[in-house]
Amino acid sequence: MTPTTARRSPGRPRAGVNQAVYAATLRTVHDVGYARATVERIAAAAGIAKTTVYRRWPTKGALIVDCLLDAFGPAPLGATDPGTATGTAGGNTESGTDLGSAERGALIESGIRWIAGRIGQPGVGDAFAGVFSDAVSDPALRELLASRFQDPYRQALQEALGEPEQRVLFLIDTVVGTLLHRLGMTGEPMSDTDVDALVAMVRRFFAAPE
Amino acid sequence: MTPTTARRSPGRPRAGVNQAVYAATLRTVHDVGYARATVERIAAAAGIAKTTVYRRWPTKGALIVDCLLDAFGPAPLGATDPGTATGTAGGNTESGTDLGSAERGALIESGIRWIAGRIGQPGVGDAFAGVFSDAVSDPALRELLASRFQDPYRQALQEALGEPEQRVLFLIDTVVGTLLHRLGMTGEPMSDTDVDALVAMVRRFFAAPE
DNA sequence: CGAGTTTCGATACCTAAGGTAGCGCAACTC
DNA sequence: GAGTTGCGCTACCTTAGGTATCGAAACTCG
Repeated sequence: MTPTTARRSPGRPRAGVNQAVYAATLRTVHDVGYARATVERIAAAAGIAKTTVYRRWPTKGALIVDCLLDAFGPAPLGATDPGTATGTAGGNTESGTDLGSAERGALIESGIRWIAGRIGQPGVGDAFAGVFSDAVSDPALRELLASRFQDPYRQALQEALGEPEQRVLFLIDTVVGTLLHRLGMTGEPMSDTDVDALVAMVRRFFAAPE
Repeated sequence: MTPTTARRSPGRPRAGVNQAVYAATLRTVHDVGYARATVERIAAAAGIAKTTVYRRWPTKGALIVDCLLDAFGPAPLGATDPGTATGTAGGNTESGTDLGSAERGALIESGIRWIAGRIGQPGVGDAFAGVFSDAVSDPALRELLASRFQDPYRQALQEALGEPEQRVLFLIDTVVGTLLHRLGMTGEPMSDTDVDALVAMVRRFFAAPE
């Protein structure tokens, strides 16, 4: 991230507090819930001023999206890096290697368990459900969430599975929707037993032997 | 609803505007989105004062929940009426008739198509996603939504399918979560093709021949 | 008809939260 | 040292949920 070759521009450099802000965001969301995790509280938890937050992120939603990107990191598929995806540049649906049923199933299973694990981390699930909720009635945030958060993973999945976009989107709806609905209705992440059931159901549908 | 036998209590009777308020709520949500569908706007659309709304519903969330109950109505299973459920009185898991695999599948399929159809109605899906979103960081609203909205349908499903509570809750997470995630991410209800896929996936898991 | 009761509409108000503007100061490059 | 950029701070605007109050309307009962 630190530009080694480019010369630094004049003026006071930005304090390296992004990671502190992300950590403060998750901590605050975990402590007081998404709605009460105001930008002012998050800034206070990070030890900076509220205006500094708004100098770096245009809206609260953008902050949460970046925080989630940082918390999730790249998908464990070895394909695309979510941080550097170009967005609408998709085109290479041909993934070279055709996977067998068992391999596809294993890939899907590891992906589900990966997402379930992240959502179960303190603050992450709440933040995820929170932005998603806000996005429902905020088209700009919805666009941001779809392009910056969902698309990279969707693209990586498409390439890894060799499935068309529509089908991968349905897969994401199924897995993420189920996990978020459970979290939203109960306030608790899904139990291991039910994650097992989700894995079984999705595997049977997306990686059936025939 | 109109008390025919009981004597009317003294004082000015309440104006029969509940249905008008529900209609105004869905219309307003559909027109301007959930977040901008303020109580003031809804009241104006219904032709009444904001204070009158708050005299009947303690919070905006309670209004939306009642509006959704009115829009969904009883489940098409012929079991429990969602309006008169007692809540934590459950106990009779024995449903008398044991359904075969095909019957269970048909029941699940009709249920999924029923929910998908309701969520597709203008305003209903947005209102549903909206309260759900608010409920994520509002425990009181979450409790209200779970007890008054989800529980009756859950109970009816338990009795109709003869399945344990945990499994029915997982079924609901799957179906409702998927539909809401699609609506939230795209702003549009799920296409018929994808609803077909959802039906196939859930049927295969919950009503497999063996 | 009149007394008591309850609801309605209207206005004003409180609070929380997202977001912006401007100021003085700090930190850096040239 | 001059210019430039970031920071903290304070003050402020707007929207929205929700409450308090008051006079007028609509009803029951005697």
